[in-house]
Amino acid sequence: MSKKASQPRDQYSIDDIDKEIIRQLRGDGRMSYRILGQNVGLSEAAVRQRVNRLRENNIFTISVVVNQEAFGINSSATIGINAQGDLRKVARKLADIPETEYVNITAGKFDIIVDVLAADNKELSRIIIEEIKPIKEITEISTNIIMENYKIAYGAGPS
Amino acid sequence: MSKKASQPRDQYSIDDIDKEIIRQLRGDGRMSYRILGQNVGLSEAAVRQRVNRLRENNIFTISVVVNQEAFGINSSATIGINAQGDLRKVARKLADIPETEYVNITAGKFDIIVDVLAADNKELSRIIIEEIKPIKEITEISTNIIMENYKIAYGAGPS
DNA sequence: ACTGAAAACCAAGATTT
DNA sequence: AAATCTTGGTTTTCAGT
Repeated sequence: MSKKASQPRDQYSIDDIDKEIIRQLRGDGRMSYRILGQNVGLSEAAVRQRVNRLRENNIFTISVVVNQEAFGINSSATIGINAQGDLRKVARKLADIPETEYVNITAGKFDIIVDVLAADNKELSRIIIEEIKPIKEITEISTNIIMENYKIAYGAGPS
Repeated sequence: MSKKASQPRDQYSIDDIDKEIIRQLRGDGRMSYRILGQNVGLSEAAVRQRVNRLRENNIFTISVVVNQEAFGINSSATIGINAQGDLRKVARKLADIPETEYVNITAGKFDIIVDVLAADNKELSRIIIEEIKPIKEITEISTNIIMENYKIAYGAGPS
């Protein structure tokens, strides 16, 4: 028993077949392993093994992606924020607001950028006025209402 | 036999069970109908029907969500853009760049906001300099490098 | 709820690097 | 030798009645 090098946990190598699997599963995350196998040119068992490996190693998850309009979300915004004090604390507060979708600490014109999803303009307005503005560390808010979406890729990577 | 309103195509009503289904499927989009039924308190057949209905009516899709870091994405940015001329044309050009993730036409300080995912700063820089800046309608670019992500909900709605 | 059909799972064995 | 793929048989899930 040779001493095994601990398997490369932090840099998992993804080959072309894995990429093709991801591409397939993007269209239908519940596609059967048999069909998936056909589509990528492997046996059913082989793709299952790969998918399991990829999921276990956290390369991807299979999840629901909600169609916001159908869900009654008709008013969204990307909001740039500047703040003083502990940015992480502010980011956490923003993340705790249920209607925030995407919260990042950034370097650039803004300290934090937040995406907010709301049912309508009234609700969006409420969230900004009642939830965001009162966070006292915030010094500046720049709201950009989303008018038309041209692309959304959900982390599927360059396609 | 009351005259059934033809099914509300544009305002599909989603009840609490549907929401619970979405919550469950968020964690594991391939969860079996049996387990899903148990978890939401419905028979296997009933949840299957619901899931099918929801998918057919485009309330949600089940898809792969890639863990960007594991995928070698270590440099991302949210970029605010101002432009003259046809914004839609510009948005389309931006959407055509493989590394853009999220492209919206907005009203506010910026005309268009784009999220870009790149392997590293060098690639990010290349995309901005070689792909985005050359779009001639663009008059201003404000790049915000994403330093830390605090929340990402993938359209799963208020949670 | 029942049932035939499909899909998922498992354990070795074969193959490739 | 290790990792990945295939095959064949079994169990579970699916979808329609």
